[in-house]
Amino acid sequence: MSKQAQQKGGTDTAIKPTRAQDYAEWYQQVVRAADLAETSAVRGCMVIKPWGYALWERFQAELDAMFKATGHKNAYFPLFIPKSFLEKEAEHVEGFAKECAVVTHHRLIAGEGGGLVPDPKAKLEEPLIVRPTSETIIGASFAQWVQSYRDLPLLINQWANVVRWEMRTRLFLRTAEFLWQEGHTAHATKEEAEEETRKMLEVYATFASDFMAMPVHKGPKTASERFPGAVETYSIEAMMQDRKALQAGTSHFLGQNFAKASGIRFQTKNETEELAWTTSWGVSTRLVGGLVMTHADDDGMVIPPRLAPAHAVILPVLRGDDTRASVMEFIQGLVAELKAVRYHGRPIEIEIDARDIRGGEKSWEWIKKGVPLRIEVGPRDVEQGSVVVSRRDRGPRDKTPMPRVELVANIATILDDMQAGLLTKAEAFRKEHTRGIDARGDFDAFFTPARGAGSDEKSEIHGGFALAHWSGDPAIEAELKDKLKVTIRNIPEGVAEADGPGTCIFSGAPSPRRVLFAKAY
RNA sequence: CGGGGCGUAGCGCAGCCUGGUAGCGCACCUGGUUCGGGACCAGGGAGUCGGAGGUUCAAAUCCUCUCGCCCCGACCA
Repeated sequence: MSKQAQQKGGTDTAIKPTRAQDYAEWYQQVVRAADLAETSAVRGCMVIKPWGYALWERFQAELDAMFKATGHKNAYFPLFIPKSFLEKEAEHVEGFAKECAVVTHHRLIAGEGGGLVPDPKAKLEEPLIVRPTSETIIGASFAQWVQSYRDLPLLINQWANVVRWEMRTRLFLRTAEFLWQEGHTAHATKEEAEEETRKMLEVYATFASDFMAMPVHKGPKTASERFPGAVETYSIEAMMQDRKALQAGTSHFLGQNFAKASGIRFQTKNETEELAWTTSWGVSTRLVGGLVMTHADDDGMVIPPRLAPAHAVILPVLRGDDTRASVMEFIQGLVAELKAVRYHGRPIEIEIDARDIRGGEKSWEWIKKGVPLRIEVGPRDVEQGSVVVSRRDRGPRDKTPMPRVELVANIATILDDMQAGLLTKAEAFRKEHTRGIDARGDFDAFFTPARGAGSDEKSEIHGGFALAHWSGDPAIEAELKDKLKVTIRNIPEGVAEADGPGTCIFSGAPSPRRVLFAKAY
């Protein structure tokens, strides 16, 4: 669209292409326009920029508080895992072996061409694996820490980076290196470990809905989608705006598999020796990608207030030196008043953008970054004791003048209204694109893009979540994955439409309940 | 690893077929006019054209090799 159209109509979008035109490209552009992250010189790895990292720090702060509140302590374990450790759990090896970065040398020497080459004399006796996940290295510590039933439960969390050598990467959604937290716990009984697994799944679901304003379906995965080495894997699954599913977090009940592999044994009250029961659970920087794909629009990022690094940005309208001082003074006072307000226990965070660039440009920058509120303050406002407030959940031209005292009094309410509105909108979207499906033909049609005149592969957004009966046969899963690229995301709990027995739409066999089908990231 | 495509200024690209030694838009810098809104005018800085070798009087352009990246597939938080 031309610049004229931008100026006159205001119908142009800040992000091109739009979601409808090319969803995948739209996503990349939003991440970039919002200044969240960029690709790096290292294949598959991203640079998280200050605004994106500040957002991740908000995720960390809230999650960390929830982990602490449920009794967990933070610790840190090595980046490197001896190869032999990874080999201890058979399924685990198989699951991760093909995507591991391996360290084989500890020194470089000058090569023939003038560059550096690994020194053959400095070859490691045992290669080290850059952790793709830490069950085995943490298990080694747990084995030493646990002697008696009195040492249990052991409730540990680690904030770390991990590396999985992915073939294809996308900023935040799948990068070769990513940041995450991994909880690892050991318990004296199976029941207690299962309870822990469920508890943390619940923590994730609560975080997703209360902070990210992202509704999720929680429940166990099918056997074929389990974490390598786990007895049971639970996930939370969210619907993105292209109607595909994003696995946003997982919680695993590991049984005694890893305890056996790592030798985590304890003496019981009855003086017998037993293997501990362990769990692990994690969420990653992928959540940031999920946030983008849940709330961002064609003008850029939209950050839910409870996760916003800044709740509002103040945009001074500065025209000439005569008013500058009074405007800035007014702003200082306003900021002090706003910072004294608490929003969900946290002081209101304000950015002041007094850069000497055009106001419109500045305003658009913050729209693209997704800051919840934009507050304009100019000479007129100083005279009248007012401000002009724009909400990110409304149009870019939306402006509401209000008395300064009213903003200070109501800002927390406004933010809560936005937070609630984002969740409501996301829930409505998910509901709109979720179907109970009772026939194979309908199922295939639901997940097959409409072909015909004007059909464009790139913009093809179709399907959604299907709740359908399934016999439990893994062969059906494999076929659907192969033919339609559809997988069972999980067996959703707390979804009324999914409860109750029926007939498998693929085989006609009896089915205890419906499961959640979708295409996924 | 298979199938496509691409590496030219910070970003996005043209030039390559028909060799003659580099151009456009945005961004950036300066001055001015504007500005409660993604401005306009004028001027300016910035590239040994991914790397190596070859052909030639002359290579971004032709040839050979090489490195890297992107998209589609298998794999995946």
